[in-house]
Amino acid sequence: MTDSRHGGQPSSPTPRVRLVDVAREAGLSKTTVSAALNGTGRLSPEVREKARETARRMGYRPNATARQLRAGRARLIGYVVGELVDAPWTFLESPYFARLTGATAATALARGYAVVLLPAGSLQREWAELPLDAVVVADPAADDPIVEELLAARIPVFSDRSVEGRPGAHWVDVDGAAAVRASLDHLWEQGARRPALVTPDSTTRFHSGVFAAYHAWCAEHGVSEWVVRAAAPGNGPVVRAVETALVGGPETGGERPDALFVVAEASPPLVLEAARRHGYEVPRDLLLVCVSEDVTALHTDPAVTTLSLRPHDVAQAGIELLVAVLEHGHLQPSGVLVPTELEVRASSVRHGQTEWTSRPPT
Amino acid sequence: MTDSRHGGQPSSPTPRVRLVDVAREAGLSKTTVSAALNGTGRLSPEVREKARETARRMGYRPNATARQLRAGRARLIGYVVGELVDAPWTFLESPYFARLTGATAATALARGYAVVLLPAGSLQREWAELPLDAVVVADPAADDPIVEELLAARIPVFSDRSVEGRPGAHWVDVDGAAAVRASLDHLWEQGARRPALVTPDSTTRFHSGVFAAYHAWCAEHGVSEWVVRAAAPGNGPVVRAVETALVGGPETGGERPDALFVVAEASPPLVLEAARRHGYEVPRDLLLVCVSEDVTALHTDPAVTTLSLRPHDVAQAGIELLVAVLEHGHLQPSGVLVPTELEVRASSVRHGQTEWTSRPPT
DNA sequence: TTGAAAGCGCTAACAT
DNA sequence: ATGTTAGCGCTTTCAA
Repeated sequence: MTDSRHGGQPSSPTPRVRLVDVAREAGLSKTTVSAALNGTGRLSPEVREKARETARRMGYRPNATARQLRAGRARLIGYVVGELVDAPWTFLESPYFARLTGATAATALARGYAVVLLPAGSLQREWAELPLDAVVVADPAADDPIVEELLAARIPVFSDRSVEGRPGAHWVDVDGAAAVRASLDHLWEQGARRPALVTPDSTTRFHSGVFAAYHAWCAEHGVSEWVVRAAAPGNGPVVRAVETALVGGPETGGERPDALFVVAEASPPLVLEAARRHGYEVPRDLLLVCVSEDVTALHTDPAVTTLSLRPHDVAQAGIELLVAVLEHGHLQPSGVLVPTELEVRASSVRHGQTEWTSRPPT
Repeated sequence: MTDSRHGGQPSSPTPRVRLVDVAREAGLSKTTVSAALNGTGRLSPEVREKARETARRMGYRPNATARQLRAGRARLIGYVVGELVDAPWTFLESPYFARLTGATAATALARGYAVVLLPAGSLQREWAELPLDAVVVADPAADDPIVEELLAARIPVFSDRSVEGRPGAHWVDVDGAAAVRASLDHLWEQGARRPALVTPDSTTRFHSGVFAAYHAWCAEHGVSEWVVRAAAPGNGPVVRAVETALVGGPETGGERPDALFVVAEASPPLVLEAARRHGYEVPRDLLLVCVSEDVTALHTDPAVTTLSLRPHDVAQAGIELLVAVLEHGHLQPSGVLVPTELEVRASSVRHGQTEWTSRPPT
């Protein structure tokens, strides 16, 4: 044998130090060094120290892949945002998904799992090469085959409630219906009688739930519906939808709305500005609630009331569920419902009342 | 032998189908099936088809970890944003880093590398377990030891120019000095004579470069400096810094600035609003340029001129460099300088001139 | 054209 | 208390 390294790439200048190298150098066996380094086995303190010292001196770094192979799992989880299949990488520009992504990565890492970013609408080419223990699919579009593909590949999936009941799939969701009711109830209490809804034209579970809840609420309160759908995501289309909502329409009997519930993601300052352009003074003529995680809502005048979907809580609940399933073998499909939080600020309080915060009942 | 599976986790209900299972089922050897599936070797079409068909029928999925071990690399790269070491996961809330991150993941994936999200200021505990072929460190803080740690672990690092010359480190950077000059020149051409600078209190290479370039430019033009540093990142502190800049100070001889160059990240609508609150009409009394990737800049009135740091180009250049180094063994430290782009809009054009876009010379 | 066997680097069961 | 050895699942010589 001329060279002990077979496969692999054009060898680096200095080949990497392996466990066996350390063992030979220290005059010990692989087992002993491995046990010394991992704190397992029963070794004399001297031997343990010698092994550790030799490893340190030689700059030994265990080969993660070999460990993973041995361990049978890679502690790697995929992360996909299903919305916007055609623009797969724009999700990070949404404050909600930015936070969800950050919180997911942080929580997962704290539990020993690393997160890899994957594109929506994947043709499985991307993740087939990766040793994924599970995949988080945030807000899958209704027609995205990715969940099916993953389940077919026997990879556990963590997603929203749309996967409920599928074997191998688990879910975390926000209580969208409760959130909508809490927001509309709040507007009602503040005197709003013609609340308009602006929503994206999305196939996401959350958004259809929002629409249904708005519909039901309006029926209950004997209020006529006034829904405007944004033609596309993004500030431009959403602001235009806001403007359409503000001028009113046949459904409102020619009357302008007295409150706006914006569920499509848009910059709060821009929404406020649109209201001003159309002659509204907020909150005097128009109460405003935006579903948003955008921190600029705090810095406008008046500050904008937001319904927070609590991405941090969603991420945390999701990863906790994932760890439970992966490590304690909860094989039954399971789910968690996370409460939202209405953060009431000046934009939705009629009489200059003091700010307060309420959590809707769960 | 009672059970052929030794290590590993509490076994799943159905153990995974391995190559050897397919081989046995098809009455072939591992070698043949492997070659059939990978399109390698010289096999008769019938045998190849039989192997493929059997694999498909059994739902065979190759074990990614085993392949990686064999291949000697995992095609996995780490991604760290060095800024904000104390709030390691907030970077995604910045439009610049959101885009940089998305573009990095997208480009890397297109080249066959997956990206894992890592926290800044890592004590190496997180990534030691991961088979990383390389790590991208975006905008490292000057005192972050992570670059040193990675290089000590012989993991190639791709970062900004601050790592220039270090063996194993490669860089991509934007031409910050040219960008500042282009912006200030533009303001000068539009008549500004007292341009104020708002910058974060950051140890990032980019921001110290910006300050130096501003300093030099002011000297060249015989203009007095007026720099305000935001106490912290985030819209609140930056807007306060903007307000401080707007009222002027001793350095300006009591005069208010006639232009504002905001390098700290803030929401353009909020900056504009702050100017209005202080009695400026933009662009009549104040020319405004923000370093920002925030798309809301397009939707204000007037639209805000931005200096784009072109995160997409930075990411692309970085990944291309990474692939070149990893796959073609460019061992010499190397670097790429990416041009910025001043996107001129109404907020910095004095006489209602038509909009145009310029690219500074590189 | 196909198959047997070695080996990637590591851990753990089983000797000694 | 320490060492020997098998084996994680795959790819790739090399021999038949």
